[in-house]
Amino acid sequence: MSTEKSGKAVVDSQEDPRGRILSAAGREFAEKGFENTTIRDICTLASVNVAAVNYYFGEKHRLYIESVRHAHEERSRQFPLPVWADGTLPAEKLRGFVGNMLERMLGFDKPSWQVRLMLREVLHPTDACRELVEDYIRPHFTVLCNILDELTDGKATPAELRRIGLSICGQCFLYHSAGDVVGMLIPPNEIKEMHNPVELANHITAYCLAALGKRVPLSVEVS
Amino acid sequence: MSTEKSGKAVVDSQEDPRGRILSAAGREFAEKGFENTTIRDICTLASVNVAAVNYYFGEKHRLYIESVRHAHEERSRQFPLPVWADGTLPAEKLRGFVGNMLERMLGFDKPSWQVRLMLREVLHPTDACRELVEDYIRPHFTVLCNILDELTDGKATPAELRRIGLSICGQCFLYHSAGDVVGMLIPPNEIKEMHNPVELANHITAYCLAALGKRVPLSVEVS
DNA sequence: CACCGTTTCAAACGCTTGTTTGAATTTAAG
DNA sequence: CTTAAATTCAAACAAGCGTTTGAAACGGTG
Repeated sequence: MSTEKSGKAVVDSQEDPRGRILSAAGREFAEKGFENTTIRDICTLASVNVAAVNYYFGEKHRLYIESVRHAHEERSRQFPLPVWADGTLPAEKLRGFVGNMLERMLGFDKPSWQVRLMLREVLHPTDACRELVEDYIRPHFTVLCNILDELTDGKATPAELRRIGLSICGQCFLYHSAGDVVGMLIPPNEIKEMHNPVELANHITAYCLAALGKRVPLSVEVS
Repeated sequence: MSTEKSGKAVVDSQEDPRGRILSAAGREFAEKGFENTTIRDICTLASVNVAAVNYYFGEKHRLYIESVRHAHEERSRQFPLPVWADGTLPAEKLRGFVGNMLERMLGFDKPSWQVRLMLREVLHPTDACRELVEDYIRPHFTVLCNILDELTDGKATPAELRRIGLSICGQCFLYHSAGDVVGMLIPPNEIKEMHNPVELANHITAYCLAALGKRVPLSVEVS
């Protein structure tokens, strides 16, 4: 039995109060957004007094900014940019990249709070967004564009590569951010069979390869 | 000069107070979301007393549900499902459909408050979502799937058609919901040239046609 | 121990929120 | 006009919020 008093769950203890607040805040903001998260909730989760957040961070808004930064820093540290063995085919890299992105965005169970917080920031940008884009999103997006460059044998312009890259991101994005609506539009058994990172990655990759002429067209399915 | 008292703008008068509240609420909810919109703001915009919203709708949550319904009903009435002349090629229908969707989602200037409210509901579903999906989204999505069915000469299964349909929606969706981040990732001049409904519809349509083998691959651009 | 800067805490403050109230005003029918 | 229902209004209410306060508890140093 640990040291918490009430029935409420508590964030990983054995840590600095500042770190506990940052972690608790990240989880709460990821779950409920900035406005719907109360400092009292965060402090309960972190097992600290309400005044602690003002002591360490000054104000709620600053805490939010810091927790977004904390989220993508932690994420970058734990999961560095993907690399591949020298001989890997571009198509294989693409499938790997997309599968990876979908795993992060959908999770085999549920996305990590770090990813959910970052995606919330993408949907509703605040002051924390610019840094998130430069330090986390752009590097990943650049990797994707480089794969596409290889795939098209350097025949496409950077602008075209970016456009195709966005098309790929858009598809992943939909399944994350509009997942509930997708679940209403698609029959349940189809969801169960197809709606997992692996199957979706196969589809999105195939769609892209076919569009680039690196695979037979989609309407002629290969099994 | 009209009848408003303060400097605040007012929703189209010459209407039922109930209608004025519904319209004002829709605009405010679309702009700021449920939690960040205050009943007082709505009532100021509608030129009614704060008590009126409770008199007509009981509670804020009910007003929200009603205003989402109001939004998609109005939208369906003003812009019925698209239809095409008999001989129209499927590829032409697809371009028309995608262009139409992008115009609604991005707007030549800015999307209407009705669309913004609906897309907010897609991102963060509430009780109003199910009806929105069944009455508005599903009919449109079905039209898209039918076009794709024509395009593939009936060779694709319904599940495949839906998957491709979602891929198309996902791309449009990204430009709407993550527009700010896209704007940070892409060079400004590229945004200016390409980031409008017409150009994006061309790209998304071409991407799809190429993937289905109904057009030369994307990496071999046709000008 | 005595001292002092740092950290924690319960309590309260001031403000905004959704909602209610009870009286005033308008509307429509007899 | 009279009357009663429907509608509008200014004011208040209770609850929740972020933030502040001032004292208590802690921790290292001499």
